[in-house]
Amino acid sequence: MITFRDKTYRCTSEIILSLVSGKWKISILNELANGPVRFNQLQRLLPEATQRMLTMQLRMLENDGLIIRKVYPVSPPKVEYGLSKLGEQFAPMLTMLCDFGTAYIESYPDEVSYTSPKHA
Amino acid sequence: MITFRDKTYRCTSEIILSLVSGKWKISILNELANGPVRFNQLQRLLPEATQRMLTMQLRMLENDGLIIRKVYPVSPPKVEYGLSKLGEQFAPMLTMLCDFGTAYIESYPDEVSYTSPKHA
DNA sequence: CGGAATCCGATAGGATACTG
DNA sequence: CAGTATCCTATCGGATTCCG
Repeated sequence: MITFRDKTYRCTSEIILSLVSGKWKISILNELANGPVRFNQLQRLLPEATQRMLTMQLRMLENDGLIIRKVYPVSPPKVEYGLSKLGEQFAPMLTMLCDFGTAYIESYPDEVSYTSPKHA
Repeated sequence: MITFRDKTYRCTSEIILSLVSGKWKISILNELANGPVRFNQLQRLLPEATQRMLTMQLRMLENDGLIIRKVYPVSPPKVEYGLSKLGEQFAPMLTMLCDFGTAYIESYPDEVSYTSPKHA
């Protein structure tokens, strides 16, 4: 058993799962992989996420050290989010998860359908 | 966007996360990796999980095709759970998640502590 | 522009008791 | 032995409003 930041886990893999579990975390990491993005940009990239949810997920990713929040002291306010070193190191794992996911749904071709994202 | 079994995802990795997200799923998969296990054995291996939770997590893993439930028509009842082919294919991914988890917490050595599991 | 505050419903998880 | 059935609590996510 491992205790990390006041939570206990039975396997270190559970820690990673907790880092990326959250409705928008994977999407955020995917977007930031292309380079730093402003909050407003992120909202347009993920139009189905509410401001509140986006903020919450970003805060968690930041607290877990996967992303970096950079505030520019200008008016109007400008905040940019980018991957940290640690966050960049997650890339191969995320790729592997995607590959397994793709292979998994191919085992059940009848139950899958692909949709283009809604644009508001 | 991908729709799979009435749920939508923005990345196939999210599907994998949903398969293994659940309080006891990783632990169950880890135990079954050593070979099939009876329900009662599993309870002793994971004494902190309630019967109800164990049953629920097993059902989900079974519905998702990762484990196989084998009922022996004997008295008293005997039910054995084992990894499916698909479940066995998850091994390298789980190993990678564990490795990343271990590497991750090593970035924060001051916030980690190791405990031996409670035995009821 | 980039949030924070409040409220509220849905789902995950837990405690306990009962059963074929 | 291997579960169900009830009930309850806590956390997650969504809708909306307000603010420096």
